[in-house]
Amino acid sequence: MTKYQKQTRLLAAVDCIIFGFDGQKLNLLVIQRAFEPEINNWSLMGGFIQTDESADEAAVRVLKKLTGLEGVYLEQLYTFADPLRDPVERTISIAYFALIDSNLYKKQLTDEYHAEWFPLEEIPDLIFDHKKMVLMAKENLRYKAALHPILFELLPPMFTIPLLQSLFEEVYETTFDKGNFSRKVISTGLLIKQKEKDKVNSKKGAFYYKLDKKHYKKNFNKFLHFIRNPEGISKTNTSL
Amino acid sequence: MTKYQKQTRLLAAVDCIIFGFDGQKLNLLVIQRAFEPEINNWSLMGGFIQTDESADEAAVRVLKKLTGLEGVYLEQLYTFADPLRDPVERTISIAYFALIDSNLYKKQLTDEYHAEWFPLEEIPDLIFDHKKMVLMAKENLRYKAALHPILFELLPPMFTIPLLQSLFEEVYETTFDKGNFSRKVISTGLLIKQKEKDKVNSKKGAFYYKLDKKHYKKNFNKFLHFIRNPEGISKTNTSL
DNA sequence: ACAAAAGTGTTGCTGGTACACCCATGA
DNA sequence: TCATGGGTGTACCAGCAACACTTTTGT
Repeated sequence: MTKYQKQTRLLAAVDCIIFGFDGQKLNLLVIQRAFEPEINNWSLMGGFIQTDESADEAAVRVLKKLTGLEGVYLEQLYTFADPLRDPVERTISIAYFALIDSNLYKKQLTDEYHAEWFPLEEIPDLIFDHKKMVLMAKENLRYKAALHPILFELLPPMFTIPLLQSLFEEVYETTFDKGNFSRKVISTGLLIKQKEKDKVNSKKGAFYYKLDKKHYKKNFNKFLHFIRNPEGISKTNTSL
Repeated sequence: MTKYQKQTRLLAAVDCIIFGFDGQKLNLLVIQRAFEPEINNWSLMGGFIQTDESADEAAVRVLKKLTGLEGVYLEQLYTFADPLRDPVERTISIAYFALIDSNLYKKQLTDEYHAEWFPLEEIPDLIFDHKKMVLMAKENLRYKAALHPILFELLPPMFTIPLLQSLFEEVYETTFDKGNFSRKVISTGLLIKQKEKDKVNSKKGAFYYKLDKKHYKKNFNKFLHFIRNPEGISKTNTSL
């Protein structure tokens, strides 16, 4: 079979917007770009899609290369295809967003990328259109987390309800009533109570919970409307 | 500036999943492919991204080429990048989904593409991974329409509430109480009542309404949770 | 007059919010 | 024993589902 004639070939890359929660703040993992142009400037972790690899596979590879982690929550976000977005040559970028427990990455030692966590409000200038990608990812995180139990992906396997609450409060920049929050989250049936308590953050101690993996997938959509009227969220609304 | 070395260049295309409502059924617009491979087989309308064009621009161009329509609701859906998805040569496809009042397209005469509307339950075999794209678009339509007022894009500028209800019932494959439906849709503040009635479908006649364009954008997110517990909807949940 | 579809009234229930209160424990 | 954060009890209220009812008009 012959090739398609007279069409432009171009580069395709993936870029990963990696969110992490350290128990206090929501952070973004960025690296210092290792090659020209914009060498040493802050950038999302990314890479070109290889010949025999799908975009998903490329994103998994890139994420693992940076963090060493596998089995991470990773979702295709949006494809950026402005003809001028990369000054070197035309490159379209398929952006992915990832959620990890940022404590896991701290342990990575071999940091050939000069990676660094930045709190969401203090993100430095990023190359190309990466800032736009981060903004969209942030919106998408709020949007999706109001409807689906994805924020658990940012927590360690065992966590307390007050910790979960502080994560929600961080993401939605608001506060929730602790009593109602606790009841609501337990009523989802997604959590399994543990015997142990966390005594670090209070005298009484708060019980640890684990995610019920079975119910997790089943209730992924039943979680809908967990946050009722999130402010400032919006799904990209493109009427062209 | 030199180019990025030793990377694979590949083709990038857009494909449009075009939904239309004719007052009765929800339909999909497909064409007969005009070139090899798979010539004459059913396919989504698509096209390669040109040198100076973004993906959005390509989608708008492709949609206009087929339907003659501009200003249509069009949204990037997902990017399909499996290395083997096109047997001729590696091509990634950025899928867009579009919503139109299918009566508008009926009037198009110059049909050089042999386009045809198919009811959603009777879609023929499609080339490559186009069936997968349609499935995802269908899910996304249900998902998004439960949260945002996008189904109006499928209706003519003036429509009755019973017509809107039959559209929702078609999309969610269920029925709603007419009284509650009517109150709920009016309470969104998105509709402007007209003086005229549609007398075709009932003796009493049903008032026409128009969309309030100003409130539309403002309430795009306030519409959230319009359908409370839609069955069978799901946002792609990719934990890789 | 009757049938048929549009649209209104009404009631009971669900579930969410606010907030008072009790509980366990370290200092 | 007191301060602190974890967790429970409860009363009120909005909004929704169910369904009976009224309205309009062509035949």
